[in-house]
Amino acid sequence: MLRLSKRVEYGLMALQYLAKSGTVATTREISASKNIPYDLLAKVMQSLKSEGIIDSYQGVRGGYALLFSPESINLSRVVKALDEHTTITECISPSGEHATCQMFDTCTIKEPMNKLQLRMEESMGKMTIAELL
Amino acid sequence: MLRLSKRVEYGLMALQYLAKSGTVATTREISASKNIPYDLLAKVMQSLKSEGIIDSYQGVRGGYALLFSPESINLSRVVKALDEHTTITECISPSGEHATCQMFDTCTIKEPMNKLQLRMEESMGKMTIAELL
DNA sequence: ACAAAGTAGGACTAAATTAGTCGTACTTTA
DNA sequence: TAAAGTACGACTAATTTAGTCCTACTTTGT
Repeated sequence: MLRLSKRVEYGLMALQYLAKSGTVATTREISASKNIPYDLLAKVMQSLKSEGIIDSYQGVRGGYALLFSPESINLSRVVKALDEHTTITECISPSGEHATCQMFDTCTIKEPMNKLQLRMEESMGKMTIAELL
Repeated sequence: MLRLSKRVEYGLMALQYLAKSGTVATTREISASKNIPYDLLAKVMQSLKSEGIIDSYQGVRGGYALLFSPESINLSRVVKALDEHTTITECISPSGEHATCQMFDTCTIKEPMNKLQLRMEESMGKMTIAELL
């Protein structure tokens, strides 16, 4: 499967919304506008916040807003904030926890997969929220 | 999720094996050598065959062999042969069956996702089985 | 001729992942 | 102080992927 999760889809739509509005918008507002399940979007927004992509304002006039210009938020970062599995294979772990994969010893495609991973990340890294506008 | 399926992993390992051996190899042999569940690998091989990447020989001295040089088999093709979902999102369908996606109307990221899809495919298309050797 | 070693492939079960829901607590402004 | 927000953990449901089982067909060597 090479499909983006709904979390990422929703996140991108929300970021696009924030970029377009250029100001603070609430989860409720985005959810209604884009037809995204509220609870799910709420968590997505929280993840985007804890990754430092957006900022939150609580209270009655609260909501979320972009923390950077659309040009400086790339998709690779968004995916990393929202997806569980960011790596193409199990053996490619950012933190070096290779031991997880059962086939670590017999596997003979680790290095090429690593190379591919980098290229894919590069592809995503080159695209920014600005390109969604 | 941006993770390759086991089918693809196994398929790549098998293609690497075939490329290395340069001749006919059986599913049993590859399965044992790489520690891949036999039944699953068998289906992967069948898929690779029906996609025209490898050829099969039945009977007692049978097995599978590459149909092309390793340099001319790219990963994009392998993924397409082995994965259910080849597209980054539901709305990107090779055959134009957009109607599947519930959000088709409200969705505002279709075109950029299409662009991303093409770039990812390009990344995979540039890598060949020869790079696994 | 026939048995062994293969591929071919459908149907099914189990496991893992993702999507989505629910409930409750905390925060701020009008 | 109430309304409108964010924050977040726990849970359930749905979907997808992985893996297994079983039976049939094909070819080569003896």
